[in-house]
Amino acid sequence: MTIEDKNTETIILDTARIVFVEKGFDGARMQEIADRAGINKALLHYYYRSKQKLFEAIFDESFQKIIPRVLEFMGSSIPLADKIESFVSSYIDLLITEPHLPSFVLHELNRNPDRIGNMVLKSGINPNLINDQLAKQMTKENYTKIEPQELVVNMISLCIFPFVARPILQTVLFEKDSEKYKRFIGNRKKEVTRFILNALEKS
Amino acid sequence: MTIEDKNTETIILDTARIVFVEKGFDGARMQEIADRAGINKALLHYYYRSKQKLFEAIFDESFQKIIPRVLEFMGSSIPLADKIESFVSSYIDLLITEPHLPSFVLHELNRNPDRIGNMVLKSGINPNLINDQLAKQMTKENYTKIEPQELVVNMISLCIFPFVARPILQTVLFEKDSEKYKRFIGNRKKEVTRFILNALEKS
DNA sequence: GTCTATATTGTGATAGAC
DNA sequence: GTCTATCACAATATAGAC
Repeated sequence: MTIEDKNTETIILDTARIVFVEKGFDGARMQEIADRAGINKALLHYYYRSKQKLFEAIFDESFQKIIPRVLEFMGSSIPLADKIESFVSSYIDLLITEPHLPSFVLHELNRNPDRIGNMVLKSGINPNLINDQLAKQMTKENYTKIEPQELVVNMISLCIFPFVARPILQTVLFEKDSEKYKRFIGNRKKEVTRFILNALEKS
Repeated sequence: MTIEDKNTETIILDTARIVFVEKGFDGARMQEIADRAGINKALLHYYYRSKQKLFEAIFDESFQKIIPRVLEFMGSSIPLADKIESFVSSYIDLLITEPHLPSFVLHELNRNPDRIGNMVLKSGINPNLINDQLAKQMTKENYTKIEPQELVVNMISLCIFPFVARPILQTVLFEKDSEKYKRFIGNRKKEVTRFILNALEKS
């Protein structure tokens, strides 16, 4: 919502995204979306027939934003260490921009796991391909002490968790000091990369 | 709910726990709790005046179950490597028993971060103490390449994340095969411990 | 396309009999 | 303590004027 007003549909999507991501499907209210968008409920239903349909528009784009990124990490043929560094860096950059996305997506997937099948199909991810490709590279570069799957899970865990657990971390570890937390996050790309590379002993 | 029936309050709590943990506060329905407990809504309100009060009973105990465990990890005076191994092992055991607890607690804390202050007080956790103690031990044992806070966050991330992200992992990495996922989790204590210890280079 | 008004159903909570 | 019946209001959704 800049100075010039965008078309109504864009405004609705932008507002619905904020509310759904913040409150989840069950906690979100069509009334609140309408109010914050400066329109009324009826208009929401005019563009999206139901709360469910509106939600799906938001969820789909959210899912596509954070999950397929894992795939890119596989693409190029650069050395594994460089791949890891570049993935961690770009992924944490994304999370800094959209810090609430992971908790939203993870919560909604737990609420309705059936949704995932569709999402993965739409995303074009091919899990087996990822795994095989990564396995080959690791053998070739002599990283034989860890399974590719373990590496991928650990990498994602270390990137995402501090964002999902922000409230706890900020309270327990950083004395409720928002600045300390942000400094911690700012340092995270470097730390995570180093931590992983240290853990990957070559044989 | 074994053969002999427990008192009503216990039944209510046991049922409410299942429903709240599964659906979250916003998604849970008093009607569903009553039905699954084999009683009616009125009785719920007789024991707990409101949905909010019933929820708080559940949430408090859930929080206490998974958060303060991090504190124990500090207690003894055994070497750091042993501390890490024993923490990871007992924490993952706990998560295997209560796999839905982390997503529940994390989601509710994100929904209402104000809640944390109270919870931490009740738990008796002293963050500064933890940090100081750990910092001293790490200096003494020559683990000088990583901050205590980074170590703690990484440790928790690696333990918890695979449980929060089960639906995705099982679909994308394990071809929707529940057994493959469980095997992965069964292996996790060993893998996480090794990964962390490798990452902690001594100076 | 956008609004007001309203229908319809869901949901937390209480009253009161037993 | 436990139940049935019901209230009061919240929330999604639709009808129909403009």
